[in-house]
Amino acid sequence: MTTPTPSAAAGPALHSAVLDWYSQHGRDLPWRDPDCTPWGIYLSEVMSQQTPVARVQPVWERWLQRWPTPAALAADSPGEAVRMWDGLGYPRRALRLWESARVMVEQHGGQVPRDHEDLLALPGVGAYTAAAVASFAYEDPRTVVDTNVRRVLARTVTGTQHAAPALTAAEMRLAQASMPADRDDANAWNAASMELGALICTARSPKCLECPVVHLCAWQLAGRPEHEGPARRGQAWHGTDRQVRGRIVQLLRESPDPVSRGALGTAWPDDESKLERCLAALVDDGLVEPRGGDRYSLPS
DNA sequence: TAGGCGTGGCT
DNA sequence: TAGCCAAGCCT
Repeated sequence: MTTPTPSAAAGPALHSAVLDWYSQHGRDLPWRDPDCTPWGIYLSEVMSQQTPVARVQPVWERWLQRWPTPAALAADSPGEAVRMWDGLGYPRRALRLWESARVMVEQHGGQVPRDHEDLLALPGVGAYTAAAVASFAYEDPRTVVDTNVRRVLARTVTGTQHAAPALTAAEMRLAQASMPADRDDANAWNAASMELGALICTARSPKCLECPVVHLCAWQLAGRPEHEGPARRGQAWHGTDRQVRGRIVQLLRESPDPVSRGALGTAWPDDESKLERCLAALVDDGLVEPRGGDRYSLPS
């Protein structure tokens, strides 16, 4: 089966403009420090999945201070990882981080693996994170495709306001075809195109007046056409299982000791069956551990 | 492959 | 104000 080549891709002019912009305007994030370890970079990538940088940074500092290596984290309890996760959201990421630290100790000599396939095999690591760690920690220029890159390419190359709701094969091919040939440029492009999407080419109100590539942006040249097709539906929140789960885990995070079933009931007083279902699901997920005596805690 | 999975800041 | 949105992953 043949894979069609994209009719257009980011070229040298786009590359150099974005790379120049990044060298001047890229944020001075601690995990971009040349002395940052692969473990520090790995932590930053997982924490940043669906969570803004501003909230990640203080938690990242605390994690790295307490657990400077994969072995240090693996030697602690998964519950402590969930507790230290604080309010970053999606606490299963903390659990998978702990599990992946154990895999690093048992299978990779206590190091973040270099090999792309080994990275992809870690729990909680998908296509984006594997490529990002390979590129940013080990200068292995994999194609990094996150929501920022997708939006930047959708606008500058494809000429549409938004990328598709979910990553498509065509987008992946476009991103691969858009990588600079030079290895160092490719790694810098991965960071720079993400950064442009995060700071300038934003989803809601893009700062086109400040954009370094506004003069060659396909969406701009087409007159900034409005998004066509069905409106993207946001996630429901109030009254969902996720809200209830969040409250239960928050109660357990804030308590140094196991919490009684009765006390957990305050997480959702109006619907006992919903609370019971969410608690059971959390236990099933490994985020909550029954301790006997009708008490519960984070996993030990 | 569409939907579940947290949290909080911004407009 | 009430959505919208944020460096995704997993099933």
